[in-house]
Parts: sequence; structure tokens; C-alpha cells
Amino acid sequence: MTDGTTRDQIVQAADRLFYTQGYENTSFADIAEAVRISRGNFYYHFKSKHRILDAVIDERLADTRDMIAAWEAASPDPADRIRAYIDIVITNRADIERFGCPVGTLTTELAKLNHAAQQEANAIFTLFRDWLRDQFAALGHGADADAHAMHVLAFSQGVATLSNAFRDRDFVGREVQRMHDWLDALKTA
Amino acid sequence: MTDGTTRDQIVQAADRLFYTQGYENTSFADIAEAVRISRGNFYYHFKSKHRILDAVIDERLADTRDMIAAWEAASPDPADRIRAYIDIVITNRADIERFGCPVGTLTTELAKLNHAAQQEANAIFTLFRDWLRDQFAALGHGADADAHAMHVLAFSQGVATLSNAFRDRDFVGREVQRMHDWLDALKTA
DNA sequence: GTCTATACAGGGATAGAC
DNA sequence: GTCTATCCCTGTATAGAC
Repeated sequence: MTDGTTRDQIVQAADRLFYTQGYENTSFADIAEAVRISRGNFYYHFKSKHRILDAVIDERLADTRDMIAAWEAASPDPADRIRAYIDIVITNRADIERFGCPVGTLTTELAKLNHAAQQEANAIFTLFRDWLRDQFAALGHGADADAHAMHVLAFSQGVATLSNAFRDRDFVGREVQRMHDWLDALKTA
Repeated sequence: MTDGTTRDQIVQAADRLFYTQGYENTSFADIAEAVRISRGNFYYHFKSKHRILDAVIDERLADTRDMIAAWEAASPDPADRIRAYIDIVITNRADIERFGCPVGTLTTELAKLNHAAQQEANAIFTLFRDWLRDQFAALGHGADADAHAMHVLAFSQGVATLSNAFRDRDFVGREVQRMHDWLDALKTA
């Protein structure tokens, strides 16, 4: 992914800028400046802003798959894996406080822009959703696995949005604890 | 609020457009077209886009206070009032599916824009937060009242974000039920 | 593959007539 | 209070030299 080619540097810079500033609010000049290339050179690599967005989403999909693979490698226990997801809001709290969740804020922005890439961005959510569903199914909650997966996703989005607004780490810690308790209760049920 | 003056029509139109299209993505031309006035006339009423945003936020603060007053008038039972808040995600589901939560999406966008009005937008959240806290306190949960208030806010934001991404009404219904159950358990605790 | 130069549209904002 | 005309900047995108 990060092989250092100009194209890849563009994707990396755009990824970060789309996250920190928003897609609409990020200009080619912003990205060009970050990569230290001219705006003209830009169009050799990407014909339009839409194409950069596509590449960024592909990058994020790949990053998400890597993250999931790392969680799977770290523990065979589905509950551990779900906890790893829950704990993202702590792991990434610094960024979340300033910019929200990268997935949630992008899908929300694209929805308002009525952007064609909205479905592709939603695919990142779906990646998490399906994987969480599989973990709940492995825990023996097949019937409610998808509902539980969505519940965990909703938790992370809610915490991210309010963490961004209030920057209250105690709040994040409490909500994470709540989810851990809920998960423990689910296992013994 | 809606006295029909041009200024007020501008605020109304901007309010809706900022919600449906986003603040950054809404131009003066968009608003002028919606109100059917010229762009020039615009600047008689508002000197800058920032000022319109301020007016929109003030409008939303007033609307929020009205909504809260209506809930208070509808029932003296704090649990009923909290349920009224929880049920927003059903009441407004059509808009939420398309545009997300008006409060959450605005604060998130302003955070990324590093916009000066971010704190004012957060005040809408605070209005709900403080009111919910008072309801939980009235239920006898003074010590955890603010934490519970934040929990309910997080619920609504999480549901709104995922409702926007997946447009799954069954999911919304399930999450609302979960919150009602949680609230009932809290009352008997 | 990278650059400069440039075209062109759109957006914020102002001036001044009515 | 509302309009038209206009300025200036930014943003996307293209052409063509190196």
C-alpha cells in the first residue's frame, strides 16, 4: 500500500485530509501541497476528485481488512475480537476527539452530497458489520448475530460523535465499560 | 420565529439546506434560489455566511427548547420524557435516513472545518444533555444522571449514523426497544 | 512523470441604481 | 428592501513544454 510512489503518496495524503478536513473541503491544492507536487502533476495520476475518493475508499477497505486480520491473529476468542473492536474508540481517541470516526463522518458527508461513492464508503461499514456478525455467531448467538453487530457499530458511532463534540474521555471510558459488561452478560446468557 | 419576513425565510431555507446538503456545500445561490430573492439582496440581511450559520444555530436552539417544552407539557413523568427523546429516531426517521441527525452532522462538519461556530452548535447538544440529566436526576439517579444523559445521546447519534448508512428501520426499532428496556430496568433498580 | 500556464465555473462579497 | 452588475478568489480541470 505504502510503496512510496507518487500515486500512493497522493492517496495517503488525501486519505488523511479527507478525514481531518472533510472531502468537500479538501482541495487539490491542499493535497498537492501535502505531497509537494504541482497541481498539474496531479491529473497524471487521477483524472478527477471522484477518482481520488475511490482510491481512498479502496485504501480504507484494505486497511480495514488488515485491522480485522490483526484482531483475528491476536485471539481466537470471538469475545476478545469484539472487545478489540469496542476498544477502537479508546485506541483512536485522540483522532476521534478532533475529527470523529473516519467511516461514519465520510458516509454522512457523502450522503449529504448525494455522492455516487456513498455505497462504496458504506462497504467499510459492511466489512465491520459482517465480521462482527460472524463473531457473535461463533459465540452461539446466530439468531441475533447481525442485530448485535449493528448494536456494536451504533455504539462506536455514538461514542465517536459525542467524543468529537465534548472531548470527554471519562465518557468514552464509561461507555466502553458498558459495552464490555453487555458482552459479558451476553456470553453467560 | 416564522413570521414570514425575508430574513426569517432565509434562515428557514438555510436551516434546511445546511441540514440536507451540509453547510460548506450550500452556496448563497442555493439559499437565494430557495427563498426566491437575488443574491445581492442577501447581503442586506446577512453580512456573511458565518452570520447565517449563527442565525441558523440560534433558530435550532430555539426549536430545541420548544421541543423540550412540548415534552415537558406532555407528561410530568421523567421516564416518559426520556422516552420521548429516545423515540426521536423513529419520529424523524425519514429525514435521518437521508441526512442523519441535524445536530450531530453539523457539529461533526464544523469540527472538521475548524469553524468558530462549533461551540455554538455544541450548545444544542448541551441543551439536550442537561435536560436529560435533570430527568434522570428526577428519577432518583442523581449520581449517574449526567452519565445516563450522555448514554442516551450516544444512542441517538449511533442509531442516526447507521440509519443514514443502511436505511434499516428494523434496526432502528430494535435499538429503540433496547433503550426502553434499559430505561425500565433502571427505574426498577 | 513532472512541471508551468491557463481556461473556466462557481462562490463569497461589494457597489450602486431603483 | 430589493435588484443588477461586477469584482476577486478559489477550485476543478486541461494543454503542452520539459
